[in-house]
Amino acid sequence: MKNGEKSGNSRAPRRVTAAMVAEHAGVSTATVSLVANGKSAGRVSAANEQRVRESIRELGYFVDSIGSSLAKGVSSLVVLVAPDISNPFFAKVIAGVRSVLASDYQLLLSVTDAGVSPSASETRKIMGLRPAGLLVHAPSQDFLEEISSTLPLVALDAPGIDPAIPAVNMDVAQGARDVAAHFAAQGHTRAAYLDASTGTETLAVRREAFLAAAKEYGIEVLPASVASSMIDVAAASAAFSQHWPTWREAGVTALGCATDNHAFGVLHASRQLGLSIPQQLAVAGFDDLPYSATSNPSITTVELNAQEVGRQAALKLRALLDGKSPDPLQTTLPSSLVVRGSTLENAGG
Amino acid sequence: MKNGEKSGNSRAPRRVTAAMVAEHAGVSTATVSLVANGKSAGRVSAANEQRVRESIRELGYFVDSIGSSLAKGVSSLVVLVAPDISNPFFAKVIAGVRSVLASDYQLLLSVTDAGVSPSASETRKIMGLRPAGLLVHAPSQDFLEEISSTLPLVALDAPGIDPAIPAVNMDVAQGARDVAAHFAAQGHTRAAYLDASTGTETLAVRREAFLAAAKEYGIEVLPASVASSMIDVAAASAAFSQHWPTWREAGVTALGCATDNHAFGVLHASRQLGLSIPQQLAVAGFDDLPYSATSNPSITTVELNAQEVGRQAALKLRALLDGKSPDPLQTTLPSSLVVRGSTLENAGG
DNA sequence: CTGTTAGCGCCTTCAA
DNA sequence: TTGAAGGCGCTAACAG
Repeated sequence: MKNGEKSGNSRAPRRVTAAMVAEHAGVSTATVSLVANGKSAGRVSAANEQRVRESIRELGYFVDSIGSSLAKGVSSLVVLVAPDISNPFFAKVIAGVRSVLASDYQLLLSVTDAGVSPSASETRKIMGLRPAGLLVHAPSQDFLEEISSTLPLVALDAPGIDPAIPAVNMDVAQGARDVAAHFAAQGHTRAAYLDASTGTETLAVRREAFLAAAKEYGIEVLPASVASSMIDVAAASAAFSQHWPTWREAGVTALGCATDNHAFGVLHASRQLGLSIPQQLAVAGFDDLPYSATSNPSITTVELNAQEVGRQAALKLRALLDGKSPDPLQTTLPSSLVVRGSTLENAGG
Repeated sequence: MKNGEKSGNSRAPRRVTAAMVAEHAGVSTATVSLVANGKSAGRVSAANEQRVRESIRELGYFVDSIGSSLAKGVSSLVVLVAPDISNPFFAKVIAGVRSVLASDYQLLLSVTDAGVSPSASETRKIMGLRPAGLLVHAPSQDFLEEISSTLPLVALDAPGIDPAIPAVNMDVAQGARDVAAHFAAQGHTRAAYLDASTGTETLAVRREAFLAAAKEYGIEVLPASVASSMIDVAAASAAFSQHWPTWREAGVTALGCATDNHAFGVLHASRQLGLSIPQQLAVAGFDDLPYSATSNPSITTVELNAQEVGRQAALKLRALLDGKSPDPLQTTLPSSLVVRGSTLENAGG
């Protein structure tokens, strides 16, 4: 009568608890706990284990992660903080993470507004879940300061991050340099850059590396030739339409874009402006979206191995969760330029 | 000494508990709870409330959702089960959901493998979190049976679902009919259909509606003219390449695609096959991805208002969480055909 | 108005 | 090998 009959909050159809299973199997809750968590080896008799398993099945019991988390002080949740799921790129990152975390941890995504790290209140809510670990895409410095050292955390796509924080980056700088080199090789001498207006660090790196490399290769990029828009095809299209007349007058013949989404916007605008790509303007992007190979012209872009980013990050997190230190603490994955029609005058597309 | 000094699991830097705040403010934990949850109106003296607030700030306390959930029997979590985040379409759905759930609930995404509802074990894990409610995209019947009636749930994009389950659908059938009508109006008499191989119901509806409407409009679609591939540009491209020779011989001049991703695959393949679209083959898709307007040719497609789907679903869930019954229980949002270059012989793109 | 108390469901010593 | 018991942090009843 102590706890078997009480109806509690009454509403729900009485959830199955370990106590019920214990009673049903004629053992104690401790035994149920052991069996349910696969820790029964050598600690529970075969007979009892068998009984418990049957009861679990019959009653449809499953461990309540709330109670479990409270008792253990930590959940088996891994939260992936995702500031930009609209980017198809991101789906691959997730696939990579899933392939590693598999069944041991429960992966959940916390989505924030486009390109923004979680607010302080969102962060608190996440922490309130007592996740076992965090995977954070393009974290802001503020965000990291707010939680770092509190729990296992791996940053993804966070160039320039504190070297003490485990991270997996992509060598976007090299990719940007490759773009500049490619433009130079094609004989371009005046270029522009369409940046993303969200403040993510990786985007700043792309821009700066491009500008520096362009300079090196003797390509002129006037300050007025750097524009920006949100990561959104329509926004990029509008931004380009607005700037093109000026750029054209300045003799710009090549355009670097912060993302393929931007490049799509440029393609879109160019059609309306009657501007032919790549003949009048060579365009290159970043990310190699699945759509980038099939547009017309297809888009020259920097390919980033998104799935591998997710995989490596998850591996590092696992190490952390196992109490080890990831080795190496930070990894930078290579990027590679994929040359396609949008920068090749003599190609079909 | 009772609970203040114990080091517990030792590892973490001792989380701030309500008990600490209570002690610091010289009140009981109950008072802290009331204040922290904004339920202090008329139940806590102004002086105490003030004291508690200060202590909360000083100590950096925040409500532990684990403890809270355990005590209340339910969390403030809303889990969105997402079988296909790789589809850019989905980002908009999320935006819609977020706009409604805002700060009252915590939205978390549970990602499954492409196009598949969560497995039984994944489902149990989700249930173990004791979410306040569930939003499920394209749920399978199995999945619904496993959890329905256990907790508030709204299905998204689930045509043909049990009419007793709250749901928000899109009128994809009308969209498919519009495609067929459009083909007929363009004078096509033989068509093919490139289906998606994932078993989602919405895709079956698209296919069947298209086939039925085609028949009605006097367009012949031979059984051999229905192929399928995964929702993936590359896979669709391969599938089309394989089938095109046969279809061509059969006199097929129009192709309906289950998704825009498929259509992209077809565009890709057509370029390699030297097949010109729309002159030799008219192609239409579904979803109106942001990229679909900027491909070449741009893609004729059925536009679905993704954001609104998310918004409406979240509204229904809110009603459920407030103990009301959503009205109406199920909503079907209209879809509309967007005619673009891929089906217009005389257009530029 | 405020504090005390009794669990929520589970896991983990500690004895037996 | 097993059971009893305490406590994780919080909230809702119930006394004061």
